[in-house]
Amino acid sequence: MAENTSGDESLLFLTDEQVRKGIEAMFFAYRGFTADPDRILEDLDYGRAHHRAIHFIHRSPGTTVSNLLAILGVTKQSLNRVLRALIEQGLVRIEKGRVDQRERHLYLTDKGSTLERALSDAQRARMRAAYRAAGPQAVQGFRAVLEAMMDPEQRRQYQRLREGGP
Amino acid sequence: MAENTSGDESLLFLTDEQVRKGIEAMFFAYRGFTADPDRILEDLDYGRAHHRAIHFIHRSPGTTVSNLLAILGVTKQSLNRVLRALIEQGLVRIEKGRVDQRERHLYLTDKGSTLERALSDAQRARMRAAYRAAGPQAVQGFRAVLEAMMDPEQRRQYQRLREGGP
DNA sequence: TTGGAAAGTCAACAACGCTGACGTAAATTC
DNA sequence: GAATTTACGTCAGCGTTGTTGACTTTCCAA
Repeated sequence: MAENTSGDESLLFLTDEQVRKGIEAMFFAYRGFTADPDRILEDLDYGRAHHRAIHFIHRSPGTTVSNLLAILGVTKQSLNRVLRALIEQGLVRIEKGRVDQRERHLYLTDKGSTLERALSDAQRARMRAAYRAAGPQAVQGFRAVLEAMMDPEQRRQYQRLREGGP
Repeated sequence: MAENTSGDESLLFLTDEQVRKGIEAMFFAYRGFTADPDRILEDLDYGRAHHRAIHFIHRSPGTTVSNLLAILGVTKQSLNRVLRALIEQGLVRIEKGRVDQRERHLYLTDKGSTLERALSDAQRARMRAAYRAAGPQAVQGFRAVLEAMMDPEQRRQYQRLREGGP
């Protein structure tokens, strides 16, 4: 890890090669990031799409289908296929909107919550270990760069979720 | 790495919710990370798999098929489909090994290099902007956390690339 | 009451993963 | 020199997850 430099020049003189390493780090790290949940899901015949739906329903209980569509950035046909499987298998339940009855509000069932817990325990364990290995300052930098890397619309979604905590 | 102890509570007291935000940041940022190359590839009827192959062939000219398999972590059938398209369309050329003639060494053609340049210019521009927005210290933290998040095998691959060659 | 938003569905398709089986050429081992 | 292993290519088939397009049902709101 030793090819830099004394201090702040590292920003001004970031070579293409150095930036490229950041790109490769994203590529390899994302594989690690998804590896543990993937192993759990495999046994249950679910995939990442199911994981993402479960994650964000857990995160925002009662969210609507269209809200979930906006967060996940997929088509409703694609989401619907996933959601149907989760509902049929009793992980997610639906509640018709009381104010606007066209809307479907989504909730995890107990069974769904159990899976969510297993998935996020695994993923958080790795994230936590990485944080610990890298140190507290690194964590802030990590989040700052990721946030800056998002599209404005994605950042908006992200920050909406963030509200309610540091 | 800066493992400073004067702010360590932030590590010790990281709540599940705080770690979860890191997870969501990865999710949203990865979308941004791939968005620009995806737009370019779309017009050319290529996908991310082609991008990855092109990236690593550029990175390690003359690399073999089996080396590329190890880096990308896919099956040879999957890689072969991608590679065949790239060769047919004149972006990649193959050279039989001179020492070991079973090996196929892979190189970008001029046409391939042109596309590689376009793709990585786009991706680097975003990465560079994120770095600039987040600041030099953040960049180090970003890389440190990502590296710690990788599987050991992935980290090995990553570090082999960092050392300036195959 | 009618226009349009929200949700759901059917059909078809593409990218890109996977497994399994088989073939060929070259290197290595016995 | 024969047998085995390695590196690569290919055929066939399948699953997940994304896409468009077209259509219906339900329901709010003007």
